[in-house]
Amino acid sequence: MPGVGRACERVFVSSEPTILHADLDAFYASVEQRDDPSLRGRPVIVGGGVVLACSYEAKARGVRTAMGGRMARALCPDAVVVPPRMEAYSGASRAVFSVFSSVTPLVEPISIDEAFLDVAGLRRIAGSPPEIAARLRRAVADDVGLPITVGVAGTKFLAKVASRVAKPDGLLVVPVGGELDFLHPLPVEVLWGVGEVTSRKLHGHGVTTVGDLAAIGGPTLESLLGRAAGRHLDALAHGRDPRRVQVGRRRLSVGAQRALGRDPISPERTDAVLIGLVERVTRRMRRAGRTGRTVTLRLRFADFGRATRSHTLAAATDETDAVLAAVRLLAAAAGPLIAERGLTMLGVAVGNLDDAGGAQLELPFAGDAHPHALDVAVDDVRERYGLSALTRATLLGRDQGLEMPMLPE
DNA sequence: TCTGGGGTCCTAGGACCC
DNA sequence: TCTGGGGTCCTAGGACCC
Repeated sequence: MPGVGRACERVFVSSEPTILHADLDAFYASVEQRDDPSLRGRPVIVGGGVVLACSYEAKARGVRTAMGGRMARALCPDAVVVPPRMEAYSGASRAVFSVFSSVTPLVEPISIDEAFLDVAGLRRIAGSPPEIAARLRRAVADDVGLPITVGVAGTKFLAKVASRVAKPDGLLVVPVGGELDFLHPLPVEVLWGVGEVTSRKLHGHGVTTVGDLAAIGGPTLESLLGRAAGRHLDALAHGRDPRRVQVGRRRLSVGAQRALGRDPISPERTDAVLIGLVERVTRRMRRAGRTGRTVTLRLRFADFGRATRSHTLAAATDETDAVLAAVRLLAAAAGPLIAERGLTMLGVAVGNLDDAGGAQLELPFAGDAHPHALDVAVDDVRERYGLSALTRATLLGRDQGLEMPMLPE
């Protein structure tokens, strides 16, 4: 019965996990160990005042990202502390993303060291998703010299959890049908959207594992956490996550901030810092070809409280003077607040971003893709830009680069 | 141990318009 | 006369993520 085999094969193929979450291990610290062999095998901390990243040798001693430098050194006195080299990290990131793009055009960057890849439809030319994932890990190790962990699953969220569980330098596949067995024993903190506050609330209601959370039900969760968060977590806990891998997502805001220390700060110095921040932000906007309308001033105070003040301009701009004028108005209005609470951080962000210089369509990739992957990408672009008439040919005729979110300069 | 810089998304009230 | 509902935009704050 030849038909039976074919049918079975089709079912298997359509239900295999095809989303990869690729996540570099201890990224900044791994770049440092790659570039300086004397650091290999030793605890490495990147950053001085706070820990920006640390090697697994340092993690084993209890050092964590965002920890104060003093505590980190207390936990791990023999750690090598190195200043961050952002240029080296962006270079390494670009090299890794170029490996990603050689695997599939359907790459969604999440941050400087992390991305989702959709490998559906690549079986005939590239093998099964686990094979692709294994090859991807080897390529990143061989070509860029960095360890990377890959999670493979049927949804983005599960792929992400899989990579987290498999770290460091691992590969984990969550088989279709085995999602809940994998997910339910894990602590609720693996869910995207459960941070400190939500975690405390959930623990207060006896919820410590994803399975516990799945059992209490959507309505209870919504009353506890609000509508959006409740629904979101209920869906994730049941393995439901319909989000597709999105190519060419654009940034929604551009910002810069600067810590000021705890000493009182003069109005002149405040203004000088604001000028510097606005220049940095608008320069990055011009380089990215973006303009924006909503200017936000972010403040942090000596008591660790925060405040924001924002103003929306009549027209989008990328000009330093226009943004600076708005920022100065906001800062003047916030003057009493600043005088009262003591300023320790200043930030400027521009949101409501538009494309500068007219409607330039951002297409996801050059036209050398596998046909099936291309169709998926065409659908994606159609949906996102509302272009029902867009065809593969249109897409193939265009050539442009992917704008990577959150890459430092 | 009190700490960096870059982001995203959600909520909620008020203004304003139809 | 003072009473409806719905939608969008703006502003501010909070939680969360890497």
